[in-house]
Amino acid sequence: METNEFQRIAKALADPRRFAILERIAGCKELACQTLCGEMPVSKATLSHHLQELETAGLVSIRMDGKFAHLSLRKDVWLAYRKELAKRIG
Amino acid sequence: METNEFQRIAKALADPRRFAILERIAGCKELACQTLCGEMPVSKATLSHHLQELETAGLVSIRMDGKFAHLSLRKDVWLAYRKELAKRIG
DNA sequence: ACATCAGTTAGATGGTTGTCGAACGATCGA
DNA sequence: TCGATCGTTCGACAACCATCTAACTGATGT
Repeated sequence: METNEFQRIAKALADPRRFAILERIAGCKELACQTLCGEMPVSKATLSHHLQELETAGLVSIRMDGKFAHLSLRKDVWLAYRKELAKRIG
Repeated sequence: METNEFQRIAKALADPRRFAILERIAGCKELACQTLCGEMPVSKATLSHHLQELETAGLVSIRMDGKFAHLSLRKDVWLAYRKELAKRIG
């Protein structure tokens, strides 16, 4: 895994709210963005921002269905990250 | 693992320099602070700050020998963190 | 006792970022 | 076509943070 991607993921995981979002997404196969909007106490703008961070980091993929967004965890990237942690630290 | 500790660790890992420091420490049983000082392109103050962050997060333990500090990875905490990642996300 | 060295603390600063409201673009139903 | 809804983008702001220099504390050797 490239150091750049690795660092972007580490940063993405560092914010509590963002991690909560990721955790929520990881909890099911695919999650409707609206559902998140209803559960997280943040504005649409902030949520959108966090989702883009997660997508840029490669952790989440966003599928657009008409005007609805559906989020899902990219498990391959996630596992690669965990593997890299083990490789670099122990 | 408590959420508080978990988040502190995540934050500690998010900064590239701090992660590099942790990586260096993890590379040997115990590392002299002076060695780090000689290898990392940061001031003593900054290094001290990062080490305190890592210690507060529980990732690193600092042993004082006279006026010399020796750093070591707390492997139990590290493994607990990796385990928690797997538990929370997958 | 004194100079020196290792690490900490204080204070300042510039950059990053999480957050919001508001304006916008796109899509859908009526 | 028109209004409503979903998500993005913009501009702004406050809080946080990595970093530095300088001053400090404590230990060591002479």
